[in-house]
Amino acid sequence: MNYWLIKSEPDDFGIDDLARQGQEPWTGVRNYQARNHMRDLMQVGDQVLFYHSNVPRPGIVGLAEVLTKPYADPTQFNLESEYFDPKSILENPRWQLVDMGFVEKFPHEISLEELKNDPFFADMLVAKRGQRLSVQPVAKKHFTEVLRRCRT
DNA sequence: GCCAACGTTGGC
DNA sequence: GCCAACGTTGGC
Repeated sequence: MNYWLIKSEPDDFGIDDLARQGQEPWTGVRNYQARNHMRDLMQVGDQVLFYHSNVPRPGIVGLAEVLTKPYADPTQFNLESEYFDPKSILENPRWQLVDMGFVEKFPHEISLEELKNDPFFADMLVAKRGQRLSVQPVAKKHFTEVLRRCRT
């Protein structure tokens, strides 16, 4: 079992949208490192912290899980999509994704500010300065502590 | 809206 | 393969 964190702008797709959909193909990731995490390392059942970015108070707001194995992101071939990638070819798709499933919306969010101010989270990627990776691994100890705080 | 940090592109 | 220029992310 691996643990992850995914960032999303709630204006675009937030935890409430995931709750409503139940399941969502995680389209639009166009960073190789983030893609590699989904394509090479994610397993069905992995637990995923859901993070809201680009809001007044960014932070972790809920829990998702990996529902599928990786497959080609269909938006890369869709001319109408903002994620269309003219350099990707059908026979060898450049971008892969997994489906995320809704697990829960936390009763208490944990803000980026709180993570940054707590030495326990000092080496958590999302709390590090300049860290923009939208799909990132989370250590089990950090995952467990986030859950404990968000659920109480 | 500013801009620091980081990733990607492409000329050489 | 270096690195300058450019584009994007995302906190503030």
